Formats: sequence, structure tokens, C-alpha cells
Amino acid sequence: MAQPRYQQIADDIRRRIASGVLPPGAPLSSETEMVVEYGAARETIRKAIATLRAEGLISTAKARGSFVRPRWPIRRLGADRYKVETRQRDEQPAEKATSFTKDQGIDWSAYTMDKDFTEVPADERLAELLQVAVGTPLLRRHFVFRSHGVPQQISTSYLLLDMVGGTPVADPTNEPWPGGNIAQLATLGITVDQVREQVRTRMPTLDEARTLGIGESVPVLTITRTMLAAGRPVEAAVDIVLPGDRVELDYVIDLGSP
Amino acid sequence: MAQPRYQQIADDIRRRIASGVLPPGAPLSSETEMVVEYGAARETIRKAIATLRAEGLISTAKARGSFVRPRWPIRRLGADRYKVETRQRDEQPAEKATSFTKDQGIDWSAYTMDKDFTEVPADERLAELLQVAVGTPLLRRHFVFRSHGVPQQISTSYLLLDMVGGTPVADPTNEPWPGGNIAQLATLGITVDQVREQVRTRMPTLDEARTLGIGESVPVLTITRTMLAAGRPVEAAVDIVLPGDRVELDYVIDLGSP
DNA sequence: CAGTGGTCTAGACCACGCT
DNA sequence: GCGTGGTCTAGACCACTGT
Repeated sequence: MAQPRYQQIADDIRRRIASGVLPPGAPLSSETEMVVEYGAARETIRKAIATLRAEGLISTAKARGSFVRPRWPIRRLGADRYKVETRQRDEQPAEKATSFTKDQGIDWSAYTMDKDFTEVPADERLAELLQVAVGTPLLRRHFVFRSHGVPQQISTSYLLLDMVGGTPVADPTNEPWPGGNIAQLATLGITVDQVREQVRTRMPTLDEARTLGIGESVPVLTITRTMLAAGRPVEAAVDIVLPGDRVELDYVIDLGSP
Repeated sequence: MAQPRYQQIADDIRRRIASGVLPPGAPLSSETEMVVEYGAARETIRKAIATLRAEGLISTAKARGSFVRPRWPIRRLGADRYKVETRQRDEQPAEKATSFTKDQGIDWSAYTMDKDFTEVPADERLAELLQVAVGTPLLRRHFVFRSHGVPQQISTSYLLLDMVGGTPVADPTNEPWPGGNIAQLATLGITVDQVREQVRTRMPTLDEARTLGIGESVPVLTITRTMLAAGRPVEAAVDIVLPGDRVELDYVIDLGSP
């Protein structure tokens, strides 16, 4: 036994998916059919299927069957997406909006959001990110971005209540706001000049998987984002959650000796 | 059956790991022991164990037993890791090396690598990244970086053979090279002034999971990196694979209006 | 109601590590 | 040689989906 039987079977199915014999969305043979096709016990077949599911190649549905997982087009979040936000404010009509939307050839009007604005005190982590005392009142804004009904991003953003309380920024009905956070802060006279992003990956929670419309075996990218104005943190987004099968983050690092 | 038996068993073991009853490195009961302890069939026990292994909580060793996996600290790959590489070349002793290593408080001497240097013609993707014709001869360098024996990174880097053929850079015995790629290219008179990173996430292949020592359901971060000198691509790394449970990527985006 | 994937059992043989 | 985890089999019952 050079290779376990279940891996040979998984390899065979993987090959047929890669070659297009089994296109996205196509049903696999049922387990009982595979028992005959491969001449193996059902549990052996199931182990092969489990391998492929863990890789995210297929999904299984109770009482319905196993299917090749559809592949989504990649959405690129460009390194310049924030720069465009600032430039657009001065030079371009608002409808053109940010590269966040431009990348997909759509504008903000195609976006729908779930919004949830609340006031919360800063916990330890937020206090450190925003460089304020624990307990400082914050405006917590929770968003689910959708484009043409397809969920694209979950994010939870925090702003200093001192800074935005009573302003249009704190009014949920103004969302979605063309130009995003940076444009919003600009209306308050705050010029964001630096954005820091800390990128990690993990498996989604059950809720996140449902909200983003991804399988439980599709990882997510998470970003902790801090916006700085004159070296001072003015906004923190602790858990921007992006579906890992549809997103690519694009960064450019300039090394010109300063 | 509110919850499957194997999940109850997995939960029980998970709880004992979380609470410290089973500390990192501790052996679990053997499967045959668990059959008695939990009063379940061995395959049911094995499914519980498989769940925990996939989560990266435990590791199993043939003929030795199952053990609680030690947890590794998060390694931060800073936004300035490339800048440090260039600065270090001029101002610091080579032993201090890059922030890639500095972040962990270790130096290059703690690194061991698997190296594999070959010559390959550019395929379509590489040709586009490096802006050369398809078929252009490239030097392909495959690395597995380890720090104190712990796998940290798999990468495959491509350089123009025209540029590096016959130089010390093309000699595997010179690896690991303090200061990394940028220092290497500097010795050839090439000054890298821009680095582009495209970040994605996906599930690891079985091979990658084994090489990186992560569970099969621990996602990986992948980076496609391009190094540019005077606007021209000089190096491309198509698939830098990082273990998602112990890496954070840190980027800073400057918005100073140019 | 027939067919599906999900769970579970009680066996079996194997390669491998330890002592 | 004994105990370990890895693989595999041939059954069984269940909850659920589709028609």
C-alpha cells in the first residue's frame, strides 16, 4: 500500500475537479455509487470525501448529495484604496467613490448594508489601539456590506464619541457614505494621513459563515485597522472579516530612503 | 442524540486542554483506553481525535500516542521588514539581520532551511509578474524556513537567470543569507525600491499542513510578492505560505498627498 | 417513500516505536 | 514482542430531502 486507498480516491476526484470533468456546482456520485465504482467500503469513501471537504473543494449536504464548490471571482482590495478615498473627495464626483467599489466596476448605490450603531466604553484592547483610557465612550458601528446582494465584508468600527457625537457621522441614516471613513472624518476637519492594517486568518464562526455565505471550511481574512491623523489614532476597526475565497489584499511597500 | 457522541468526546477533551488539566505536550489516553473510558467504539473515539487534530489542538504520532500540541506565539511580520533589510546593510552588523528575525528575538543562525535551486522557463503567470517573455530562463529557489526547528514559512522565489546566473546568489550554499533577498540583490548592484504583496488565504494542502506542522483545518496565508527596482520587477515569489495560526502581517499605508 | 449523507459498532490487519 | 495509531470492512440505524 504505497498510498492509502482513501487518498488515492481523493486524488482521483481532485483530478477530475481540476481538469473540469467535474465543473463547479456539479454533483459527485453518491457514496453508495462510489462504493461500487471504487470497490471500497463506504467509510473509506467517506474519508476521501472528508479530505476534499476540508480542502474546501467540495461541499456536502445531508440528504442531497456532494457538490463541487462554486468558485467566486476574486475581489482585489488595492493598496491605493485609501488614497483614492482622499483624492476623490476633492477631484472626482462622489458617485465614482472609492477603489473598494471601483475594483468591481460598481458604485456605492449597488451597496446595501446592515447597520448597527451603539455607544460602548473602550475595553482594554480598544483603549490601546486608540490610545485612550479604558472606559472612554466610543461610537461602535457594525456593518455588513453587500454588493448586489452578495455579502462582501463584516466590520466593526470604533470612533471617539467626543469627536463624532452629534455630527452627521454618528447618524446611521447617512450610510452608506460615499468615500467611506476617510471622507466622513474629513467633513469633521480630520485629515487621515496613515492607515495601519494588521492581517490575520482564521476559520469563520458559524455566524460569520452564514452572514458571508461561505462554507464552514472556507477561511476568512481578518483585518485590524487603525486610522491615524497627525500620528493620533482616530478610528479603529477591530475585526474586519472578509470571505477568504473571494478576496485578495494588495499592498505596496515603498523603500525609497526617507 | 442532541449532539453526536464523537463531538461530545471531542468537547470533553477540548475542555480538559483549555482548563490546563492536559497541559501542552501532555499525552492523551491511548485510543484503546478511551474506548473503555467513554464506552464507545474505537472509530468513534478516532473521529473525536481527528476533529481535535484538524483544529490543530493535538498531534498524533504513529506507535507513540497523541499529544497536546504546544501553542506558538504570534509572529508579527512588520510593515518595515523590508526597510530594515536595506538599512541594516549599511548601518548594522550582519548578525542583527532583518526584522523578520528580529521580531522573534533571534538571528539568522537560529534558522535552518531546506533549499532546492533549479532552473525553469517562465510560465504564463511568472512571465506577467516579471514582465518577461514566456519561456525566459529563471532561477527557481524553493525554501522551507525553520526557526529553532519550528517551520515558519514555505516559499518559492524566482529570479531572472540572466541577472543572477553564476553569481553567489545562485549558489545554494550561501543560504541563509543575512538580510534576505534585498541584501542579495544589492550585492549585484540592484537596489530594490518597491515591494508588492498580494495576500490571500486558503486551506493548506495535506503536504503544506505536514511541512508547517499545523492542523489540516488551520488556514494558511499566502503572499505573492514582487520586488521592483526602478519600476522593473526583479524577483517574484509566487506562493509564500505562512501558518495562519501564528502569523500576523502588519502594513502601514501612508496617505501623505504626493 | 426511496435515496441521501451523518453516525456508530465490532471486528480485522498493518507498520512502526519502544523496551 | 507488545502497544500504538493508521487503515479498512460490512454491517446498522437515523434524520432529512426530494418527489
